[in-house]
Formats: sequence, C-alpha cells, structure tokens
Amino acid sequence: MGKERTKVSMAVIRRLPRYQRYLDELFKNDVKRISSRELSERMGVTASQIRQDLNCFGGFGQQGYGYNVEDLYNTITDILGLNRSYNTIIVGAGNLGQAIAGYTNFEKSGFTLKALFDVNPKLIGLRLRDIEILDVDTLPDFLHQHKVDIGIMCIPRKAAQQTADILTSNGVRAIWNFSMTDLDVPADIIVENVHLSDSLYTISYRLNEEELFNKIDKN
Amino acid sequence: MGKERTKVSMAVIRRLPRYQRYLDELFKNDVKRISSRELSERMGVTASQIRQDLNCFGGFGQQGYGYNVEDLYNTITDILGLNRSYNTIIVGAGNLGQAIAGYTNFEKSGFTLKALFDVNPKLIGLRLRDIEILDVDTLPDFLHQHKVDIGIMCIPRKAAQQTADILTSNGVRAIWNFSMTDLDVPADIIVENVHLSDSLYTISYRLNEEELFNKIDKN
DNA sequence: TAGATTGTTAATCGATTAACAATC
DNA sequence: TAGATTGTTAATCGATTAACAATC
Repeated sequence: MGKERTKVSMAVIRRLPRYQRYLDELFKNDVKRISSRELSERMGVTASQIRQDLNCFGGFGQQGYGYNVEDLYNTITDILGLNRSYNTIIVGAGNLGQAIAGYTNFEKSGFTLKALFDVNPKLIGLRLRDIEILDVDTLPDFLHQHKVDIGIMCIPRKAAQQTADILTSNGVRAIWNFSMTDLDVPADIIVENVHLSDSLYTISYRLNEEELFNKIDKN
Repeated sequence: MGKERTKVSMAVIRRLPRYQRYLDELFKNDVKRISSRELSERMGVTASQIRQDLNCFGGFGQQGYGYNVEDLYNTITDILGLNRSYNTIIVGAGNLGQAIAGYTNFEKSGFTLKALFDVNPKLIGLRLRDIEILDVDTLPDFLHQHKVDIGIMCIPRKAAQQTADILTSNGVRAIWNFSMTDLDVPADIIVENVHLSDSLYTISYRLNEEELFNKIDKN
C-alpha cells in the first residue's frame, strides 16, 4: 500500500541538517515563505536538488507559492527525529568529551546526557552541569540499569573497539565515534564517525594539490 | 607533456586518510606487502576502488605482487601533504579548542600550533603545552606578524563569519571550521567544515528512519 | 485568469564496479 | 614458465540536473 519507495541515500540524509539550519535562520528572520529557487541561491545548491531531496519524504510545497518556512522547518525537524528524546552517555571525559557535554543545544534538540565515564581517577566523581563523571569500570552495570540510545566515544584509539563492544552488547543502538579509528560493530548498530585527523588531512592535501600534480606531471 | 589529468574528486580525497591509517596499521604489524584485494577486504571496500583511487596519483603497485606497504604508506603520506609543516592557530580556547590543541599527533604530522585566541579574560594569558592563549583582539596584529596557514575556528556561530573575514583577509589559506554554521569566504580559501550538530542529527534520523516511513506510507 | 513554482519524469553527469590485457 | 595482481578501459550504477506538465 502507498507508493513504491526507495531507501533514502546518505547523500540526502547528510543534507537534511543543513536545510534545517537554513530554515531556522529564515524563520528567525521572519521570512514566511521561500521557493526552492531562492533557497538554492542562499545555500549554493540547485533548486532541483532541494525539490528532489524533499520529495523523498513527501510533497511539502505548494505550486506557484513555494514552501511555508515554519512548516518546512517543523517537518524537517520531525524527519530528523528531533521531536523525540534520546539518552546519551559520553565515554571519555577529557576536553573533547567535556566540550560535547557542554553543548546545551544538543539537550534542547532532545539529546539528554545521562552520564560521562572516564578512567582517570582525577576526573571520576566530578560533575559537569550536574552530570556525574563515573568510573568506566561501572559502564556495563550502568547500561544494564539505564536505557542508553547513543554512546559518544571520546577516547583514544586503543580503547575504542573494546568500548564499542561493551556499548553494543548492552543495548546501545548508535555510536558517535570520535576515536579516529574504525569500529567493528553488528550490522544493526548505527555508527557515525567524526575522524578529526582524516578531516584535517584533507586540508593539507588541498593546500598542496597543485604543487603535487606539478611534480607528478614532470615525471 | 605528461598524460591528460582530471581533477581528483573529493570522494577520493576523503578516502586517502583512511588508506593511510590502514597502511600505518599494517606497517606496525610488520606486514611487508599487500594486494588491493586483501586491503579491500580489511577496509570493506572494493579492490577496484582502491586501484582506481591510487591511480589518480600514479602506479605504485607491481603486477603479480601487490603494493609494498611501507612505500605506499610513505607515498600517501606525501600525497596528503604530511611531510610538510603548517602553522595553525585556534580561535576559541574553550573545551573544544583545548581538545584540539591537545592532540599531539597533529603536531607530529606537521601541524604546528602557534597560538590560541579567546575573548574570555579568564583564559587569556593561560598556557597550554607552552602555547599562550591571546586576546582575540590581537588576532589581526598576530596574523600580520606570523605566517599562519590554517585557522581552526572553535567559536560560537554568531562570531564565526566575522572571524573568518579576519582570517582570510590576513593571509590564512584554510579554515577548519567547527562553528556549526557555513562560512562565506573567497574562492581560493579552503574550508573544511566539521558540523557536529549535522553529524549528530544524522544519527537521530537513522534511529527513526524505519518508523518515519511506516508513518509516511500509511498516509 | 496569468504567473509562479512545485512534483516528477527524463537526461546527464560522475562515481563505482567489473573485466581483462599487460606484466611482474 | 605459471600464477598473481596491477593499471586501465568499459560497463554499470547512482546521484544530480534539466525540463515541463500539473496546479496553486
């Protein structure tokens, strides 16, 4: 029943948060409606792409008018699952873990931080925004007692796989991985990698690309 | 002279650091040679893709043998521009800025942190690994006096564009942007965005995708 | 109504995969 | 030499863009 549907590609999924950001901005600037063409100009993409992307999820516009900014913002927020709530924990309470713990906007979007974990005795017992830093040894126990949807891993490479195993074998459904290494997890587990080193190295590549090919072409 | 060459796509560029990571691992495990097929199995990609990717830069393998691990590692390191050095600064010395400042592996790969900047008087004057946190008001002056290749922006959204303008108009060639907003910069400036919120929101999307389409299909 | 803009199909473009001759 | 594996061309697949009928 309903029309044939193909899976939404990651390319589309990764564009959705950006649409949401731009619509949020428009809404805050009291813009009531916007056409795909105008939005495309602001965002530096094609109008066709915007219409195609949105139509993965249904027709939210109106011919001759465009899109209602507030409605479309709310719709995309809903598509992104940001009208729900998620329990999260952070493993690794160093600077990066603390930085992420400090993003109160994530809380506003439904991501509730339940606890942080660390191996460092100097950190264990401290509180961040009233959230306790616990001994990582207590992680399995904690997961047995609390439903955790998303595990945020801010730990060194060498501890990453072991921690991922603990998370996935205790009910965590998704991992936000900052560990700069790839994880081996069951097929039904969602992994979102933020490989900061990979990201940085694309910068050094691009800074040198021209020179690199001058060298290659000479040989 | 030399053969016709087409620009290397971002898809390929973004895979290079991952190749480097796997080759580093192999090298550390004393693996001397590897075929595209075996590497493809370890990495979960096709052998064809590996061979196509590498051949953007030349032929590094040997028929019937495969690739020499150490040579290929060194070659990719060179392609990524990691045999050079880059001067960097961090604008925004909060937890995230401090986290990035703390990655000593970046220093080892040639990224030299020259200074951090912040608006917070409590941070200004402090030192991290012997690197001083300076008043962001002194940023233009600093850029006049020091050659800075990469500006790392770890500041809130609202200050981002203004800071990007200061960086780009004072010789900074690339921006690593953690500000969760898009930047408007001259065409020759390299921008690498790490939009953490966008990344997180793809997780909530994927956690709910199935249910989302059950709902859509019912209508 | 006339003008504007969507939703959607068709065309194009680019990236990935397959195939295989070259060759170590 | 025979077997293995690359480098590279051709085929396929998927994503983006263009076009336009439908319709507000």
